[in-house]
Amino acid sequence: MIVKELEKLVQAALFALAKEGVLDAAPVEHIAFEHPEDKKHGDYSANIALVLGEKIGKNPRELAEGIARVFPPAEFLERVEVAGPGFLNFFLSRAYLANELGEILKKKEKYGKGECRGKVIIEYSSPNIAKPFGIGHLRSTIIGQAIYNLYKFLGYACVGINYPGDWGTPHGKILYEVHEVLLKDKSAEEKKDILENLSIEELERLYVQFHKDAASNPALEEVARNWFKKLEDGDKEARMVWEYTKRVSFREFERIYRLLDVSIDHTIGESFFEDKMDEVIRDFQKRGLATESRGALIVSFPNEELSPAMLLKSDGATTYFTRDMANMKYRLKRWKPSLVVIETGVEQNLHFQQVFLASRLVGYAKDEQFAHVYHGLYRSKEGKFSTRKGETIHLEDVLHDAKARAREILDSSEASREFSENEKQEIAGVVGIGAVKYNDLSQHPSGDIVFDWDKMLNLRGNSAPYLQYTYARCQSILRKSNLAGPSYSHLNGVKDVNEEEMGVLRLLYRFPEVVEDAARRFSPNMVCSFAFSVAQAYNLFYNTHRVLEAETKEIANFRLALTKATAQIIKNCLFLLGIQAPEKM
RNA sequence: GUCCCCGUAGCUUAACGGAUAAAGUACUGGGCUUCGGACCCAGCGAUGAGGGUUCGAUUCCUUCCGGGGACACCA
Repeated sequence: MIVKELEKLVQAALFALAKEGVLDAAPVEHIAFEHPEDKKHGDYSANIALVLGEKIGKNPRELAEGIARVFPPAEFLERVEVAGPGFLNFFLSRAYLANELGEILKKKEKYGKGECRGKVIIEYSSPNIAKPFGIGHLRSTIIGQAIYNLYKFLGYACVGINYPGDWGTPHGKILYEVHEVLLKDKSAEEKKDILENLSIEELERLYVQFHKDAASNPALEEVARNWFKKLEDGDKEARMVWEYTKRVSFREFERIYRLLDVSIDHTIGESFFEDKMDEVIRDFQKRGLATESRGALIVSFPNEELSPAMLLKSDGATTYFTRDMANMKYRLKRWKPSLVVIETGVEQNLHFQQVFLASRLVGYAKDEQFAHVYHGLYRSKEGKFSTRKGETIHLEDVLHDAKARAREILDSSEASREFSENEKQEIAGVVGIGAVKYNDLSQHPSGDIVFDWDKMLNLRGNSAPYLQYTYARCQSILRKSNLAGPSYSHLNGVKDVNEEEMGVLRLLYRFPEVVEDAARRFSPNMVCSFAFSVAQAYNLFYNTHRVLEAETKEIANFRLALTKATAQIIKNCLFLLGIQAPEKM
């Protein structure tokens, strides 16, 4: 990345100044660069003179001028300017920008790709069985998948894990409902028939029913806990019903993942750790970290840094914390990652802080880095959606509506006349699903999202369809040109680059940086806004100049190369976001 | 009660302590008898309130107001 080269040059300039005696010694600290919003301020700017000047008591403006004076020449730079109170502004040369355009055409989907950078575990999606796949699970699934894609692209060995909630008290609730309501007074044969034909909708209804009943009869909560205890103790009847509900749920998840075009490397549910928790408890006891309190076994943290976590409930049943500790021990040992990323809802924030800290205390983790990437909730305009009250918005309905709306626009467009029915179906699906995913990913994960059908199904403006449309438009132009594969050689002979072309060129080369930043900050939204600005810049260019009927052949070739590179970058961004780029739409 | 997160144009969102706070949407006006109008251009319009640190604060500290979440037998 060019920014690293730039940093070296600034360091060299500082060193030169130190030699002159202007500085005491060459300071080797991190130098921050940014892309100024105003293009008059160049492609990169650095505030090093402002920061340094303050520190050593020198006028920042003079210091900046000194740096500019001794700045080593470089081919990739056109010039260096000093501005304002002491900003250093760097302008990239056209040669560099054109060269980078050539790199994009050459490397295609590998442009900016890294290699051999360690191992990362990413846990995401993790829906609960016996509950429908609600709109809330959409977030974890697609944000997690985007983070997975980002790290993989950067060259990390990625292990994606789906950790479904197939264990714990909620299953006691379901067991109670199935057993004491659904199967009550039924013959063995009838029971089998009912279980065989369980549907996800039925399970959802039962779950909601339980909470309705429990509202008027709080004793049911205790009954549910007992049912879970039975399951944990290996009760045959409980096991059987649980297996059925699990099967129904997993079938449902698979269907949804196919719809979303998501696949996760490993699915390891909570129940997998069922027989690995005694060990965890012993580990904590050995280290003197477990104490008894009110009949339960808890872990207190030094200096009460975090509130205590519970290993065993007073009835001896394990908790989510116990399972997550077993989980952490298992995955650290099995995969030896350098980074563990867990994507869940924000309400689990404390829990994972406890898990991370406890992992170090108990000796499971040493140098591994942990990150809890948490997403806000989808809220209705009135407040929170509650699964318990059955207010869940079903993902499938959203996708269905999104497709229908995409289809409507497609049918009214000129371009679609030549499309077959199959093509139309396919395009509507790619566009509709893309829109829903993008709507989520384009926001920073941590914030809540106000659920709004109109916004969710918006296919204009800052949206996936806008990017897809721009891509399809580029592809259409390329199809019509007689230059099948524009390449670096077509960039020769272009002397004048106009403002709109420049606007695109000055964005494209940033793609590798954007991916790096987005991964480091776990912010897929940075990829979205970058892709959007590329598409905007290209559309402005498109509306101002002709590509195929350009003034000269050289210019036409250059513009085709620009078109090709734009399409490539948009496609690469969409790929990272888990969204498809249709050739036509 | 304690801790954490959030408060930015009418609405939905951006902004690693930097330069005139950036977009989308809505609204108003305009563009191309099209290489794809799911497009482009212009206008309108915002940092909850008060202190502090800083050359510089949406960003850091603090008080208040407002919203959300967590805080032992849910996950």
